Amino acid sequence: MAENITIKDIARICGVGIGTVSRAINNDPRVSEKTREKILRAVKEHHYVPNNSARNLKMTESNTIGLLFSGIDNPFFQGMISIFENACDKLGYAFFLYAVRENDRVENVAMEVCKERRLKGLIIMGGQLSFPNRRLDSLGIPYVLCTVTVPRDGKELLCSSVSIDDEKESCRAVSYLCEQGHRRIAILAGRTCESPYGVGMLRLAGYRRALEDHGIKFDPALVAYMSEDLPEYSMPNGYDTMKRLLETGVDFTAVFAVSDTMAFGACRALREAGLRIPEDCSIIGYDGQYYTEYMTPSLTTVVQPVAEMARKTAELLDDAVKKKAPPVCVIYDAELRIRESVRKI
Amino acid sequence: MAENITIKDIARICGVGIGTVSRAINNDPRVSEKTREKILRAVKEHHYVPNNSARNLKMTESNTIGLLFSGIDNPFFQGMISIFENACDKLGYAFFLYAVRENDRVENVAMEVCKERRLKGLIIMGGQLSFPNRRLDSLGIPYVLCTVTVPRDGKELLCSSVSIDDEKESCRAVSYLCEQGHRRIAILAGRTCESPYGVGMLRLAGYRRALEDHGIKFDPALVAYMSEDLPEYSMPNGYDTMKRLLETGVDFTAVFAVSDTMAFGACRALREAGLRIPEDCSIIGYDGQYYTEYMTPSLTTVVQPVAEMARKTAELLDDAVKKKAPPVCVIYDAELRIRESVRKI
DNA sequence: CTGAAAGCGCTTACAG
DNA sequence: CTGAAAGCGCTTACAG
Repeated sequence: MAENITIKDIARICGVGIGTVSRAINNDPRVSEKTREKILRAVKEHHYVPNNSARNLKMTESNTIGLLFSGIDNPFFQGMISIFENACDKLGYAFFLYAVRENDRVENVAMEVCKERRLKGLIIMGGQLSFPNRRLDSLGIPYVLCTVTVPRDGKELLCSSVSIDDEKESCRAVSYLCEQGHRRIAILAGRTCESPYGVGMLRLAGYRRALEDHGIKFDPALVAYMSEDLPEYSMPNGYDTMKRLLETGVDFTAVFAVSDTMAFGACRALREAGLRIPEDCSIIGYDGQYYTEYMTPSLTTVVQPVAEMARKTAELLDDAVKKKAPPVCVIYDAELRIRESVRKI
Repeated sequence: MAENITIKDIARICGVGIGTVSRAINNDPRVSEKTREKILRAVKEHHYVPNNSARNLKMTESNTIGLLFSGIDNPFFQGMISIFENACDKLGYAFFLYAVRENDRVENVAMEVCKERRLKGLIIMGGQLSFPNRRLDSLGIPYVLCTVTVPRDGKELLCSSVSIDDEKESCRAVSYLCEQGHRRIAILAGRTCESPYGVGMLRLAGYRRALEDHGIKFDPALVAYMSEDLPEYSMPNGYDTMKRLLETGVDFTAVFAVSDTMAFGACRALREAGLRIPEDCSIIGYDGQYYTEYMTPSLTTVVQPVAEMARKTAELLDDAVKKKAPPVCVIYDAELRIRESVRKI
């Protein structure tokens, strides 16, 4: 193996100064064609790879945008990443992806990455964040949250975000169930310990509002909270939660699951109990994940416009970086995609 | 926002030298308790975050292991990442995760990351690699492939790898189908253009071997290759491929899909054609992804021992780093998990 | 167009 | 236990 070869070696080999090598590599126009060629040939021949640490250390600006995302195994984020990447590309930024590990806090990682790569802006997806968040604000660069809504503190907007209105969309989904004639509607809800701003609680609130709107009395016996022992919003948790509800013996004709993964697990539990979907029990999911279309029956679900959300996020960040635009909170409409898992009764 | 505060600032604030600050931060025992405390307090108070670029540049050793993985949206990799992380932790390494983007080549990213973080070793998952691979070898640090088998070049082993024997396991799965009385077995195979060492081809080879073993004549009409226009090994592709096969009108009583995702999509196509699973058509998947258990019927599939594979990968790399152990090629047995999607005829 | 030099923010021998 | 100094590999004014 070749020893670590540096810019100095290339300079020596070519008989030029290191500054010239640096310029040639970085496509600086102030290098003669001949010199550039000679240098690039040497670079290739000796497999020279620039040291990014040295580069980042010296560079004052990097024009890169970072995407910090928590939950590498959350299928909901799938596909969004490449959209961010393309969007940043089009806006002329380099793109740096960073997966926040379970034991790390978003804020800490943000600070580190920020210094290390001299980021221009940050996109944050997922993760537990509290607001107002001084640590994030002290970053000194614009950031926008995607998929997370920031609670408003009085009237002042704390930072940019793009999301959907979880309460409203849940309400719409459950209203649809009501309109199909369902009166006994169960919900597979978030953990009881979840923050009131967490999506689980917001979706539960939407459920309650829909019932109220349709003159149906809220029945606590129809609320099944996710298990604390299983991963949140996971299939096993959906299965377990549905099973527990079934065991209580309450009767219901429809189920609203707060995520597609939960719905998926719940379907299994329903069938194991001998119930057909949608003949004996209707079910509705949330998120609009790609696989819901291929389920049998295909799942009626609240589809989040993830592509648009990702694009908008990049755009907002760009505005903040280039024009120092003030924070905005963009809320998209979701779409209730009606498929086969709900029947009229 | 506080301006970029450096180790120098902390040193000035505390009235000590920068070397002392560096030692205090890095838990060097050669710092008095009093000084350390003073420094750490200042660090906290001023939100000092070390610049990793500078750190990496100066450090001669880092004791970190990198995981390069391609296909961030491949659900098969889900869950493996945290196992790698824990394994590295236990072995005393820091862990650096790097998602290779679609347009990047694994080798290039490897070289960059290697220099940047002074890696001790590298784990590579997924991605298109060719062998022998000079670029990877010129890295100068040990690396091990996980989930990818390296073709042997004569008798010399080119690098360490841990994987399963795709041909053998496919053969086993299809043999099981034969033993259940199936004679007309279709396969949803990889793309025709795939490399002969790609998993798609290996699994097809296993299928053919099983048929032969059971005295069943290979019928090309029963082979449906994945579409080139849809993402490889995806649900839509499984759906489309199954649908195309159905349209040809060939008859079959069972389907072997080369991945669980393909099987998932195929199930949908089968049902749309009015076929019940497994009454009218049996189906078997490959990989053992988490959701197969919650499908209805639950999917019989070839389960890869991903947790063990990840652990072993870390162990092999550790051996290579610490003891300069020569490359080994570990091949695990997969398990044919028999569930509900296959019936005896 | 090119080179010599300063310096990015750290770590690490080397003295004391 | 602590400080002053060298230097990691680059980029970037500054001269020429």
